[in-house]
Amino acid sequence: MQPEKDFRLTRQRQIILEEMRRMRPHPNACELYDAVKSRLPHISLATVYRNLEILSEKGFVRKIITSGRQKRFDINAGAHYHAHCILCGTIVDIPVATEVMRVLPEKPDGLENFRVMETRVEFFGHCGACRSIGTTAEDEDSRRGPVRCSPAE
Amino acid sequence: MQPEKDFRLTRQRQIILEEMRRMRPHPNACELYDAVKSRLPHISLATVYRNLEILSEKGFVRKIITSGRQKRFDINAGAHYHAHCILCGTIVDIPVATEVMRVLPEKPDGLENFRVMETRVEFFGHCGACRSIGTTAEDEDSRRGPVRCSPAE
DNA sequence: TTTCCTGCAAAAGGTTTGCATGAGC
DNA sequence: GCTCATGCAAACCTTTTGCAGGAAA
Repeated sequence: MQPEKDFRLTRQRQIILEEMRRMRPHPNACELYDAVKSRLPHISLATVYRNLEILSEKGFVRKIITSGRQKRFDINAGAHYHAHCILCGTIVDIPVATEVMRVLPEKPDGLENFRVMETRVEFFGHCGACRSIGTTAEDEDSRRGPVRCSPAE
Repeated sequence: MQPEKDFRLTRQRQIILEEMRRMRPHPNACELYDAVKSRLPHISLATVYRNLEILSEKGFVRKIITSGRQKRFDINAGAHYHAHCILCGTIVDIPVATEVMRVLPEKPDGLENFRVMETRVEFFGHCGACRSIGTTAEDEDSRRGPVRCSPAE
């Protein structure tokens, strides 16, 4: 590991964190970029990416694991799991059930030397909205596929 | 969902599945491409990608969720979880502890209408090799960062 | 005043797609 | 024979990087 640089709380970083708290959860870099841009019109996407990386090293945010092409990020608000709708892409937070917490092994079977730093539980399935609408759902606001940055004007 | 086309077991698909069983687990598309190419020298990377997508729809393989940039794939061999080493990128399979299985909720708290189709547990931490070597490990064979396809000759 | 950060633009790199040809069934 | 799958090459899109100027501390 590197000799650890010091961390400056720039205006860009403050606003990135503020917007992450304000907007709907689990934005990807572009959604966040659009939100931040409304307050800092000259910020660049590269800055957003760089800062998400750094903020996640520092523990302010975390990267959500996904099988898709875009990364999504989470403001760190204590332990919780995720439920992914495989039809519309929505991700929902789940509070950690204490019983699960107690049972999940500290040392996974057969990996004596592995030091667990984080355990994640991810549910995959069909969310309520998709189930009620069927498979051709179009409830725009609740579903999300890949998201692009809005075009420069 | 589409009207469901019929699925042909082409030589390419057979060999992709055979190689996935043979090689070390969780290859990404390039590693798999290289393995398959030794038996089908003219196969294209696009075919590998297309087939991984289709084979995962059909349930023969599954996509591993990751926070990295590359997708990794798993031949479907019953329920198991993964331990990810955040230092070297190695992914190891963990057998499912029955106690965990029993406790993980069928319906996650607060999501009454969600139908769970799959539950994944992912451990993140430091693997034995990295812990014993320290943070500047170089045990080539056991660690993997991003992997590139071998250059065309 | 030193170091870290930003914006811009360009590159990188993984994945997807269009199209003409070829292989399953 | 009718589809579906393949190979090739080019496009796509997200993420990363180099660099010169600017802001924290």
